[in-house]
Amino acid sequence: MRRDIFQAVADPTRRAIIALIAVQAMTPNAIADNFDMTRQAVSKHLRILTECDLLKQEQKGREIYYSLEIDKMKEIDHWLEQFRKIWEIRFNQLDHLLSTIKNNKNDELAV
Amino acid sequence: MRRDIFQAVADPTRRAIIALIAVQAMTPNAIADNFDMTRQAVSKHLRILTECDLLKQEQKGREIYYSLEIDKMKEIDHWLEQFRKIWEIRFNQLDHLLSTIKNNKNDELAV
DNA sequence: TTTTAATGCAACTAATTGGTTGCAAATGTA
DNA sequence: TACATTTGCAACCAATTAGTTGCATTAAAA
Repeated sequence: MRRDIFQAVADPTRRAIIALIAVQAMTPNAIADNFDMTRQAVSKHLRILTECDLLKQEQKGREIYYSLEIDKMKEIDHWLEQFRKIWEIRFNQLDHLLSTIKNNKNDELAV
Repeated sequence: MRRDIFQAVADPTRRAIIALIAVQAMTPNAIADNFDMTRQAVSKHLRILTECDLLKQEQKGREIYYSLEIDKMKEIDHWLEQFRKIWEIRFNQLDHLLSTIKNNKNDELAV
C-alpha cells in the first residue's frame, strides 16, 4: 500500500487531526470526540499518520497520547521549494514589467 | 467527487506532471511520452489537475497546451503556514535551551 | 477479584481511484 | 476531398480507501 506524506495529507479528516494534534498531544478517544465518525475510523487515520511518521505515540498507562512530528511536515515544505523559485522569477518579471511601464510612461504607453 | 488541491497532489504521477509543466507548457501527447501509461490515463490526470485549477489550457489549432497555475500552489504553502509558526516556536525554545546550557555550563550542568 | 474503560485489530462493505480499450470529433495535410 | 493526427469522453475493471461492526487485550478502579 502506498503510504507517503502527500497521500496522508490528502484526506480532510487527517488534515484536521494534524491541526488538532499540533496544539497538544491527545488520546484517540479525545481526538474522536471531534469527529462525526466512530473511534475506530479515527484510529485508522491515526495509524496511517503514524505509519508515515507524521505522528508519534506515548503510552501513559492505558492511554496513548498522539503528538505531531512537526519536522516531517517540512517534507511538504521542501517539495514546494522548487515552485517557490518559480514564484520569485515570475514576480521579478512582473516587477520588471511594471517598472518598465512606469519609466517609459510618456513614450511607450503613448504608442 | 472530492477534488481539492491536496487530493490532486497526492498522486505521484500528478506531482511529476506538475513538475514537468512548471518548466514549460506542454501538450497531452508530449506529457504522456514521459510516462509508462496510456495517453488517456495521463489525460485523466490532466483533467483532475485542471478541475482543481492547478492547470490551465491554451488551444493552438488541434493541439492543447497545458501550463501550471503557479498561484494555486500557494494554497498548500498557505496551509503549511500554521505549522511554520510551530517550527519557529520549537526552534526558539531549543535555541533558548542551548544558550541556557551554555551560559550555565559550570553550575547547571554539574548537577 | 470483578468490572469498566481505552485501545488496537480483523472482517466486511460501498464508493472512489487509477488504469485500460474503443470511439467520436475536430483540425491539419496530401 | 480523403486521410492522418491530436484530443476528449465513455464504459469497463481491479485495487484501494474510508467507513462500519464486533471482538480481544490491557490497565485502572470498585
